[in-house]
Amino acid sequence: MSTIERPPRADAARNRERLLDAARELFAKHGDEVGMEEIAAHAGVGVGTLYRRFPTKNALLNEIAREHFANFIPMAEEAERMEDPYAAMVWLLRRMCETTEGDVGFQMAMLGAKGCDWQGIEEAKAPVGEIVGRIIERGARSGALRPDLTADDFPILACSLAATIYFHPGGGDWRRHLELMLGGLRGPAATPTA
Amino acid sequence: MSTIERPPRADAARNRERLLDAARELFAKHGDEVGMEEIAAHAGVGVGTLYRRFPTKNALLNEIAREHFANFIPMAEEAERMEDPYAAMVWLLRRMCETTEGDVGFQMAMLGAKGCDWQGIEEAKAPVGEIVGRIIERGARSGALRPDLTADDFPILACSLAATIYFHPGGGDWRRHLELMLGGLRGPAATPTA
DNA sequence: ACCTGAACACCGTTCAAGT
DNA sequence: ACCTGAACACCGTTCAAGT
Repeated sequence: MSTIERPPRADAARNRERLLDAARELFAKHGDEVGMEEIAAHAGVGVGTLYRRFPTKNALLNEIAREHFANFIPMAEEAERMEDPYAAMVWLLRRMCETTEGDVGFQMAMLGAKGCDWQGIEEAKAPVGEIVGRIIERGARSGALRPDLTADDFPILACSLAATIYFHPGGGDWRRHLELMLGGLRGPAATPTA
Repeated sequence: MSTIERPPRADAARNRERLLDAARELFAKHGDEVGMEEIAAHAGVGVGTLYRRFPTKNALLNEIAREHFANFIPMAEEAERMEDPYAAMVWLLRRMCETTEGDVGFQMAMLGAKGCDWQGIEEAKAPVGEIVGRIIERGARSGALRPDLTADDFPILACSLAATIYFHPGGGDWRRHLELMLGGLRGPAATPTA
């Protein structure tokens, strides 16, 4: 029983795009506090239509979080191309924070905020995790990074930075947090520059 | 117009204690997910009584969070008595984490969780902040801690540890996080022992 | 097929009625 | 004074009726 994929009706496809656009914008600004009614209205459709495309508010959050994590992949790849693994971590972590800073919904995704169900998000995080794992391994071996640093440490660090961004917004506290964190990641043979 | 403080009726006082007990227990286990109805039932009173004592769910969270922060004061005092400021920070941060680990509601208070209004909690945090400020100042000067470390850094660090406890529970990830953090706090003249 | 919005469920909060 | 629980408001979700 082969299931033939039918292209969706034109208006349906358009509505889906509009809903994602509205959700992206409103989640970015207000996190998960926005109501579904509000998102639907902002997209110019009824709530029923929203629920037809996304079975739950959480599914919508997931969809958009996945997009964001995918955006991290090229950043991680660029970091991996740098010779010094310490410099690569400095650059990547800062870049991730800067990206996360303007989007409350994504901050929640990075935290894995309770109350939401981020099931299925692991697959979106995995590629970045693998790339970073290679950077860390290389740095730990060369002495550019703390010798016992592991790929498993990365989620902890990323989440903790996200926490500062989310819970201490505005004042740029995450830059200070990153600075202190980097002092702890640095290995005995890290390049003296920043 | 002097307002004479009347002692509350015996049953009222008892109800208040029961409500706080119930809230302490249920917030610890489930965070702010517990319903007000549930707390009232657990205390053996009606919801109306709960709202008579605490005008809002948030007021109840605040009350209990204040208690918790007060418990940190003697810990901070004990830390201050240690000669080595680095050892003091190691001990105090670990102690705070261990205390926080078993209480979801308090984890939220440490984070300053969004959606709740932690107004008025600053006064409860302040005494600990002052003590820690003195430890940090002493350590930064002596070289036991990072020379540029400030009292203002403490809330960032504490919040970020709380984030790990809250968002990565169970596996003891906060111990690893603390270890990495301490590597960054350590000064050039820190005692070599742990 | 898809769209809509009134209706339902859930939980924080209020208030009229009781002691 | 204080206690109670039914009633209200709000928001996520469902579903009968319409195109």
